[in-house]
Amino acid sequence: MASSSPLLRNVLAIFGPTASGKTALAGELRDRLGAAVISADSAALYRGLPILTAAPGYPAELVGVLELDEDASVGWYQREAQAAIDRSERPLVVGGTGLYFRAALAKLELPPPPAEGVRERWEETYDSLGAERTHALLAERDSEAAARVHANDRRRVVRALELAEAGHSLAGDRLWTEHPRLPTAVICLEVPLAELDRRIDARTRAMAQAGAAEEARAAWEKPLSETARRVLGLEQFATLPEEEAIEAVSAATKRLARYQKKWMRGLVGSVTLDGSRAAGELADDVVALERPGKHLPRQ
RNA sequence: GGCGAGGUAGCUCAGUUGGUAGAGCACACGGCUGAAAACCGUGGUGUCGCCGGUUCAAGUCCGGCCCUCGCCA
Repeated sequence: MASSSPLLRNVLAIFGPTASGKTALAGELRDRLGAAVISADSAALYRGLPILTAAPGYPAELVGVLELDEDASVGWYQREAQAAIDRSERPLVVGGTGLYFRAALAKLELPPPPAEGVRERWEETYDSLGAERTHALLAERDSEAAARVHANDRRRVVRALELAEAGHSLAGDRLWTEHPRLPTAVICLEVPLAELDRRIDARTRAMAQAGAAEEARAAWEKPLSETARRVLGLEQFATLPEEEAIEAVSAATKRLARYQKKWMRGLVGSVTLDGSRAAGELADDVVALERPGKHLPRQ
């Protein structure tokens, strides 16, 4: 039932850690508001891993759109997500990948990707020259970027050198000061840590029962891109005895959830709801928030 | 009960010929601009099983006790 809210074109966005109830809430809002769910989850982008990535059981954009041998990247994701937002009457961005969530909503413009072969060349330079000397080389070419990147951070030193060579710089505005591209209501789902941990244990067991190991082993046989290889649970379920895999994946997911909570703290101007309540009640709150006259929090 | 192995950080463990303890992982905090479920930085959180002895000095050597695991009864 599409509403005639004056806030049409405004963006609704939900962020929260794994197992905080994002997917259920988004499904509820999809039914009630006719919202188009746009996923902000770096793992759910991959096709063929519905169990491991806890892909929603309803249609959502940017879920299962990449083959396992394709690399994901924020820049690419940002264009896709913003295009999806722009063609939707009622965009609802839902995710747990902090940088992707920001990229979907923010005005931030990312510098261009490296040209063919350039990254590999600088990686070789870094490995043969060593961290200190490569960092010194960066300081000669882009002193501002060098000041912001630690010599041991191979990835960023390499990235900064790529950009310096192409006439750009890694040193830009800080990630946190970006403004939203469109009026946006950001909702965070908070669940007490102990409850979250319980849910994660239960969810990991449920994944195993649903056939996570078979899914992982099938995927593990295929050529995998670097980003696909890192999907949480893939390696564990593909290579470890099931009980060990469950334990390892549970632990890693709990770590991830804490990392996601850290991102949540950085979402200035968001409204925090208690995710331990039922999705239906949460949806009532969100709909109430959207009533005309109410102030919409801005990022 | 006998024999063997072991008890050191939240976990797995290292610790030289005695000089009051340190790695990995975990955890905490911070950073992050086309790999973010990634990557990087900073932090040791401890009755070295307990009691006694030798010694200037014991996680380390000696004696006793407790606990765990394995094998044999």
